[in-house]
Parts: sequence; structure tokens; C-alpha cells
Amino acid sequence: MEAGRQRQGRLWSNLKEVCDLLHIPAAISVNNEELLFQHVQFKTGQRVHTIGQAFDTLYIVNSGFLKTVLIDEFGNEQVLSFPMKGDMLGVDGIHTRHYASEAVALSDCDLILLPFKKLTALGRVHSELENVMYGVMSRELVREQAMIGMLGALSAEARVARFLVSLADRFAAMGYSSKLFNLRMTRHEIGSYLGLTLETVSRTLSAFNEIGLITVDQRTIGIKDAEALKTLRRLPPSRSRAKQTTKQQKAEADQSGDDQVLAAV
Amino acid sequence: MEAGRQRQGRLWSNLKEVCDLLHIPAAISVNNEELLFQHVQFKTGQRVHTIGQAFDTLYIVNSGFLKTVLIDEFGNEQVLSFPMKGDMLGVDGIHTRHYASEAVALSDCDLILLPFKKLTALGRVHSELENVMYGVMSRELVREQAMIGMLGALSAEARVARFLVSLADRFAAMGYSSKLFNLRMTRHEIGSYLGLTLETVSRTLSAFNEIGLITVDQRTIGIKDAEALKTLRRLPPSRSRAKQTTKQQKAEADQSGDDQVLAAV
DNA sequence: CGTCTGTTTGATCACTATCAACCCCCGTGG
DNA sequence: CCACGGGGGTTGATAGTGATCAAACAGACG
Repeated sequence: MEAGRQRQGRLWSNLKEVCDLLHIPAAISVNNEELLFQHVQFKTGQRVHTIGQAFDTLYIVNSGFLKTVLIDEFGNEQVLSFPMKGDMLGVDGIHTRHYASEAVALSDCDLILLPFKKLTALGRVHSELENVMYGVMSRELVREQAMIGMLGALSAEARVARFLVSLADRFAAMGYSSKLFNLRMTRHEIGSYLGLTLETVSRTLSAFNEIGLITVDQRTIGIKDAEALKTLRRLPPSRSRAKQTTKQQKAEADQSGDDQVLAAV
Repeated sequence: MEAGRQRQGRLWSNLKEVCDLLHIPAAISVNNEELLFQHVQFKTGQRVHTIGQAFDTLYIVNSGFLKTVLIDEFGNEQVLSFPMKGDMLGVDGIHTRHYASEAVALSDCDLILLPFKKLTALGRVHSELENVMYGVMSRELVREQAMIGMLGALSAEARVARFLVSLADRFAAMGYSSKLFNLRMTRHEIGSYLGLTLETVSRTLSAFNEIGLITVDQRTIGIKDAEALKTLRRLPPSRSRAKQTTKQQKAEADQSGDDQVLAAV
């Protein structure tokens, strides 16, 4: 895209571009043009790294969409994240020096290579780089914490709703429309990510569509009521079975106690 | 305990002791006795840090048991982890410079303070320290990934079983018995951690007890069949990667009509 | 035009949450 | 010393959410 320059027929980026991509304010005054990081392209379906593979480089997504997955003893995939522009890949390999997850391109991708050795050597000279790395890793950790909180506490509908909001926010941060976008992943992958089945994901999207919160056309999603999606806990009873929801919900909302929280839209 | 020395009526540890505690092989030849980190004691129920509090120090557990929690908009706690000896606290505060979670002592605790500023300054002189930090953060990340995988894919029974095995392993790593130990947390906290209700946790423990996998007496747990607990499954989740597993799944499904549906592998 | 993958929708099942009652342990105060 | 209270734990009955099984449809593609 915009970042990077040609050399030997390949794209390269300097440190400032890398930091910009990561949304990390880097006041780094390095002799930029000497410190270049190479880009690599991956086509849809290609694997960037696999579980157990020897770790030696981190990746930053410059363009494209990916998924990272864990694979259990039966070969079932568990989706961990959907990295896109500005996200870092491979951090889980630092500890054991072997990648703990697998990264797969969901579209054609352009990634920036950060050889870990080179990075740490660089840190020795420019110690500000340390803080950049700490910041990125900490951010990743916080994200995963939020994910754990979501999986542990929210209903299927709330998970799907938050997933959509999260996607919208990320698209917005990338300069794309947050109101209309295309899912790059299948229902099955979304379900795996959210701890649900693909049928539940599909049904929930359909329900949101009926209520008017979103529009759904295959992989094209239109966000109509972002605010409702953000605060959604549970869906109002779809057909009939009306138990004077308004009053009851109000009463429940008022006492905002500890446990179950219903349908606060 | 063993680590640390007295000075001004307080305990202090050097860098080597800190690294040992973290199980990180640190070939650091620093003038040890000059680089001391202070200990602090917390009593049961005390908070080490709270959400939103300004971040300035990391903590390493020298002794005692804690929990870290997220608190949602209604005041509900979501337990994220149960740190114990050798674990690091506060990493989630690096990114935003404010702690993202709350840490509470479940027993009287002895923690080592790692002022973050001091740590990064130290990294400038002793660059091996960088790798220690990266390693610890990466390990934390991998742990959380495993947690996400567990919450997303495993049944209630499998979660409780793995929780027990994980505790046993950690006690073993600390030099305690892995066959008989005391839970430091309530059923409610376990449930929150595992994305279950306290009743489900209680029932599952009772069921394991009846089957002879463990013994339960209030908070005292005896592990009788660690292997069975490790491999306990249920719910061959999704037909994501349907291979020649069809026969096996069918066989499992056939005998799943009984009351005891504990499909071990 | 058939095949294959992904999606939608329906019917049913069952795992786990919820509601409720009771028990156990322990500390406290009459 | 015992009554009392309260937090934590166990167990039972019931309901509901989401998984499972099943069928049909829509695009993509050779």
C-alpha cells in the first residue's frame, strides 16, 4: 500500500512505518533508511507459521486478513484471533522458541517480517524499542483478557453483537467504513472464535437482521444500530410469548444487581 | 521463605532469585547484591492493585495465593487467573499505563516489587533482561490462549478436570504435593474462572468423587486418577476437520446414551 | 450442469443455568 | 455453654439456551 519502498523488487519498511502501523507513538530517531524490514506476501489459504515450528520472526500485518488457530488432539480448530492491518503475529513463539499457534491467510496478505534476533539486537542500541515491544505484548494480553471475560460471561447473542462491534471499530481504525463491511471468515470460523456453533452464529445474525440491528447478505454486514449492539445482553423473545417485557425489564434494569442481566438494550 | 534477605527490617531479593522464581534460566552475571528488589506483604482480602489504577510496578508472587478479576459494567467479577508462587502480576498495565484488572490476595501473600521504570532502566544496561521479560510476557500470552481454547471448546466436566490437573501441576512445580491440596478459592470463584456456575462446579466435583477420580472434602482435594482427569472429554465439538474419525465418533456417540457419559480417550 | 463449500432454517435434545432448600462449619455474643 | 447468624457448599427440580441432527438452498467453479 502506502507504506514501504521498493528494493530488489521487494517492499521494505523502516522502523517509523512499523510503529505507525502498530499505532504506537514512536519518537524514534533512528537512521531510518538503514533499518529496513522486508515484506512478504501470502496468498489466501497459505500458512504463515504452524504450531511447533521453530520461532524466529514476528510479523506485522500491513494488509489483508488472517486467522490464528489452536489445534486440539483431534484436529479440531479453535480460532484465537482474526489479525488484520496493524496487528502483530507470532508473539506466542517467544517463550518456548516455537510457535504455539497457527496463522492462516484468509485473503491475500502483505506482512512485514521482524526477525526477532534483529529486533533484540536493535533494542540494545535503541532502548525505546523495548517499550514499543512491551506495549504491543501488553496490548495483546489485555485483548485476550477481554476475550476470556466475554467467553466466560456473555450469552451467544451478546458475543456475536460484540464481535460485530469490534469488527466495525477495527475497520474504522483502518479507515474503512464501520457501517458496511465484508466478513472475511466463515460462520464456522466465527463460531469457533466465539465458542459457538456455526448454526447459532447464523441464527443470531438472522435475528439481528429481523430486529433491524443489522443487515445481512451472505458475508456483507451492514451495521444499523451500533449502540444497541454494544449494550445488548439478551434478545427480546422473538415470536409471541410476550410477557409484558417492558415493565419487567425496567424493574430488572433498575436493580442492576449482581447476577443475571436481561435484555438491557 | 528461602529467597531474600533482611535489610531495614524488610525482605529483598536479587535478580537471580527473581529469575529463579520465574523459572527463567537467567545467565545474568550482574553485581547481584547491589540490585535488590523489595518485598511487600498483603493480608487475605487485600487488593494489590485495582482496575484503572495508575501502573508503575510489576509484582512477582513469592508466596501466597491470589486472584485477578475483571469487573463488568454491573459490578460482576470475572476471574481471569489464580496467580501463585512464581507468577507475575500487573503486565496488563504496561500498555495503557493503567492496570486493566484487579488483583486480590486469597491468602496472606509475599510479593516482590519490580518497579517498571527501574526494570527498563536495568534493561538498558543488561540487555539479557529484555529476553527475560519477553519470555514471561509470551508465557502469559500462551496461557491465556490455552484458556480461550478451553472456554471455547470444552464441556463443564472437562474444564473442571483440567482445572484440577493444572492446579496439581502447579503445586508440584512449587514442591508441594500434587495428590492432595487445598483449594484457596470458593466454588463461585472457580466457576467464574471456568465460565460456569458454582452449582455446576460443585456437582462436577461430586461426580468426580463418586467415580473415584478424586476425593473431595470441602476445600481439600485428593487426586486419585490424574490420567483420567487429563484426558477427560465430552462433546466431540464440531465436525470441522471431519476426517476418518467418523467411526470413532460414532462409537462414542453410541455409548453416550448412558448416565455416565465420560468419554475418555 | 453437477459438485462442493458455505449458509439458512427447522425440529429436537441435553447440558448447564436457575431457583430453592438444606447442611456444614465457624465465629460471636447472650 | 449454647443459640444464633452468615458465608460457603451440596443437592434437587425445572427451565432455557445453544448444540445436534437434518434438509434444502445459494454461489463458485471446473
